[in-house]
Amino acid sequence: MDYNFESIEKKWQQYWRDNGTYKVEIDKNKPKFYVLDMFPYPSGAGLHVGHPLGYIASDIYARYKRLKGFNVLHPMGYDAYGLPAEQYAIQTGTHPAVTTEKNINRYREQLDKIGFSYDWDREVRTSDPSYYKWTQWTFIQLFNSYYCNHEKKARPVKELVRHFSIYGTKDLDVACGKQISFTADEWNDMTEKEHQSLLMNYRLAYLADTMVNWCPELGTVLANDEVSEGLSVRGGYPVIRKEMKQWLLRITAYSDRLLEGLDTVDWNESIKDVQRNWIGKSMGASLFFKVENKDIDIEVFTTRADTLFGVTFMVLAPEHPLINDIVSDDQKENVEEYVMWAKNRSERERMAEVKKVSGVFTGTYAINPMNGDRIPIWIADYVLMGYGTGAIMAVPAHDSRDFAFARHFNLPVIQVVTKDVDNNTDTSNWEESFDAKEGVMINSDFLNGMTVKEAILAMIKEIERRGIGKGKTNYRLRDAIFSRQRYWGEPFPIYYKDGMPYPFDEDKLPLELPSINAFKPTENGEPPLARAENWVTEEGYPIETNTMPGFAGSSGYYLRYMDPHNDNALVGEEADRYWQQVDLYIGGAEHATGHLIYSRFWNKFLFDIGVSCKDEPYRKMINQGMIQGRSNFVYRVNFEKMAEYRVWDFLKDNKLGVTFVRDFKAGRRRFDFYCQSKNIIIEIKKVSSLEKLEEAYENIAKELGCKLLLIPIRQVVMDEDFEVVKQKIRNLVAGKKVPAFEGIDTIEYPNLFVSKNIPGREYYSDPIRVDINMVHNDILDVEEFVKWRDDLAGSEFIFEKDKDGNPIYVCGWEVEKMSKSKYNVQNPDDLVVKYGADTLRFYEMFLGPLEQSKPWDTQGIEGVFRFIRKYWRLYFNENGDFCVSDEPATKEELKALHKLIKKEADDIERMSFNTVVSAFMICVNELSDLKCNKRSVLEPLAVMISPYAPHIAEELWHQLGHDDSVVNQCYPEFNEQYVIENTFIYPVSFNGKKRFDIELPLNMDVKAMEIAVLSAPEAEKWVSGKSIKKVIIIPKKIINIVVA
RNA sequence: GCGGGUGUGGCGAAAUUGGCAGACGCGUCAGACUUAGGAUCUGAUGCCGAAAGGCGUGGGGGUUCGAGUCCCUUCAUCCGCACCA
Repeated sequence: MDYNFESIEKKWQQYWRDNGTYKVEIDKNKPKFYVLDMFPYPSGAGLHVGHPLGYIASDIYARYKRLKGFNVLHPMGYDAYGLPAEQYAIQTGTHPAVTTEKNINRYREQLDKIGFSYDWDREVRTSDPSYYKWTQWTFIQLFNSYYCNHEKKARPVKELVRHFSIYGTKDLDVACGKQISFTADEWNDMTEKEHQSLLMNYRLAYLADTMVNWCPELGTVLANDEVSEGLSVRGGYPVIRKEMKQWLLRITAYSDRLLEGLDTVDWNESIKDVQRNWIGKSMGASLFFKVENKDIDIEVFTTRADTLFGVTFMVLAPEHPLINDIVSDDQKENVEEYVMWAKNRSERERMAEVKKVSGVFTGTYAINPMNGDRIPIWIADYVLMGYGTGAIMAVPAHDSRDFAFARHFNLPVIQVVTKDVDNNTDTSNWEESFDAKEGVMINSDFLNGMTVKEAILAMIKEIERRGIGKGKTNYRLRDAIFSRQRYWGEPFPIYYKDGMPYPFDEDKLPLELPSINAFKPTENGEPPLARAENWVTEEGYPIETNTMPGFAGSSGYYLRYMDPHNDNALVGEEADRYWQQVDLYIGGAEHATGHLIYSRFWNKFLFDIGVSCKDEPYRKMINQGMIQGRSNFVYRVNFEKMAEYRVWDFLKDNKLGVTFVRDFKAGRRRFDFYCQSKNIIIEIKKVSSLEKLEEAYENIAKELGCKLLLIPIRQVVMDEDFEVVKQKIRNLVAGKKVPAFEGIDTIEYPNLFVSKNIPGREYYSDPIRVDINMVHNDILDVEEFVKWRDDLAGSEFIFEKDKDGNPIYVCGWEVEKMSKSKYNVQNPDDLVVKYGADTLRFYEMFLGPLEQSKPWDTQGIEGVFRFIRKYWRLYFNENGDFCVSDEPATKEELKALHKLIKKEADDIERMSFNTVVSAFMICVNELSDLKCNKRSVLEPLAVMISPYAPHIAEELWHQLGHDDSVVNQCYPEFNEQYVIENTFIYPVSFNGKKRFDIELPLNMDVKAMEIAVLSAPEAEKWVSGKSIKKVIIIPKKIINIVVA
């Protein structure tokens, strides 16, 4: 019987479905284990080979744990709300629900073909009312909670109201937007509306006017992690800053807990670092500077309180609220102009021009509270309103940005920290500031002689003593903007009465997303939900028209899997206490600052209110690497570069030395260049510094016997006719005809494509992407390519020749992200059709370590396929009949088996999935060589292979005569005695260099071993004429003899 | 600039505690079987060398009987963050 994967896989997938093989229930007799994949957004493109990588790993782990006797929860669902379906709806009018449903079905079909062991009865979809009921419910709980800094947990707003009515803001230590103080009487005199407005300052979900990232193209705001370099992550549209009323989550209240929690989870350190960075805790001091002749104090935050005596000016952000109050009359105009200019710059410009110094003097001075010095107050956009207080004390001697600013505007620089004691404190010739937090204080009164660390503490103490400020911790983390001006998301369970928001009663949930007839914003810029008819409560109050962002539904989904059909709670207590938290979470590292931080916050809140019994949602996490695609390119001749090439021809014919320097990136200290002269081409790559470049240059010039100058590209310098040629080249570049190069810009070139290895490729560019299916082993199917791009009909191709002299067109290639637009997507379905799911599963694991990014390359899959068939053949005789013998296994057979038992278990536990595949191959090779067909070996082997290749394992398991599923078996026990040897083959080294092997009994004592080794005939050659200094014998490892 | 990772054959990679570097697989070469081969099987395959032998884990240095692994230094490269005070 041949290995017919197609029928086998179909048969068992059906069997598992029919028998509910992967259904899981609470079973208190078994230890639980929760393995979770990050659920996918079901995009229209379907799965590509990168998606299943993590899913396969988690499936193997889940199946392995099941064999080891755990009750494994392994669910899957869909992050079904999202922008693409809505964009598609705007374009085509198709309801996002329809698109999403279709995509989900496609995903499900693809997932099923790979043979995952998900319990589909537990599937969740974030867009399903029975699911988002609980997203809305959680939002209401957040709305009704505040954060108590003292207890370090969320508490009901009701308690806060009680506190206000008895004590006002006295003894209040809570997370809030602004520091406000009022008495109990004042509170009690306020109206309901004033109460509601004030409480917004404390709620964990609150409404506020905020600067947001507004993306006009998408018509919505975006969270910080949805914006990269001033462009939207999805779509790449420009993003501007804009003030809008938005819902926010007070995630900053949890900064410290989010930070501390990282120490308790088993995650990759780099992800933890990214999160620590994102939270950005920094400890320092906040202090007030008095403004001269005005009754105004400006608060600044600094981590370098030690440098207070080095302050020479002060800088405010252009958005700072006090600017109008402090600016002097004669500077008013300049300041206004600068502030306008700064405001109108896009985020992108601002980021791109980080190095450019700009600013304006306010005409006003502040007083340094420590020494009474009068310091000018400036405004500059290098100070950000969003961090700290929006104002800084500038210490140019010890901060590079302040230094650049001081030099640009000619402000004084005072050194207060020195590395060595007798440092000259004249800073006038400094080229850069001394930023390091180390050294000894000088010019600093009572701090002199202290180290920086001591001085920081001493200064904070002094600041607090004088009452001009206090020690303070600052965070980079901002509250999460929670409103989106979109249709396809969870509606807020909020209505407005008297202009103030109120939550729905919980028994009114879910508040279902209404159907609307068009999906874009309304004419007056309101979100699409404003189009919904009757979008009001029963009492007629208008309902919120924003919807929640993508991370709302994905923040608590892992809890819902525990108890997905519970109508009375997000998760029932019994289910929560049993499943606790995710034991292994597998997904991409790109969610480090998004989903993974929101989800942790969300869970901590649910923990505070008693819904979740664990403070951290994901105990252990593995981030699978990205599978990259191999993109193929054809190169087209670039006419501009061709012209340059002609220039070069001309110069060469005239025996002139020419130099082009390319890719001159001084900032990155890397220079690639080449030099062509006198028919010689010299290439020097990766020169590490400008000095070395110049040095290399001199050598070339000497060798060539001509004068060379180092000039960036497109400028050409030579030792004769310098001006003339330079002008000609200039004209050429400007598009004018030049007599010496006549013809080149008049010749009509067809589309000319050049095979990869044909010389002179540097003059070709303009690469065109090629669909991966038209390329086999880098060789392009030209006919198909031209058919595919019919606009390129009539193109000419310059071919290479293969070893038989046949013309072939070789493509260039690059490794990049797999994406539809790059034509490099590999679809798992095709591979399943060709090789079967088991081979695909094995191969994805065999590619390399799970956490590493790697280019997808289908070449190696054949080897895995070969191995699977070899494994299959162990169970069959030469006639293809199933043939397993009940005779006892031999020593060698048991040894091969038990080596694998140990190796597989050890390696899966440490997430080394790729090495397990090798171990399988070794074992199958050995058993195959031994012609082993013993039941006592092949039966456990089928169990062991089932996590990786469940279909073939199930088939063979049943052929072995079993009625139950291989999934429910026990992982075989490792028995050490089968792998124990009584001898060991020692490598024998002389001075650390291996010379020969010697087999010795393991129970031999060291003395006897030494004698045996030295008297071995091979040893003779290495010891003769030398004296033996030392003999090192490490039992079961190595023998090393030191001779001299 | 700061933080983190990576660097080993033609390629993907392995070496878990300092102990035979390159397991396993791809590719390549040679051979067998075959009308045929994009099937199967066997053998070879780090580099130099006819061999003996020498050299080899980005470079340089160190510790050690012994270093891919530990320490110092340097280069390259990828990722994340960034006028964060």
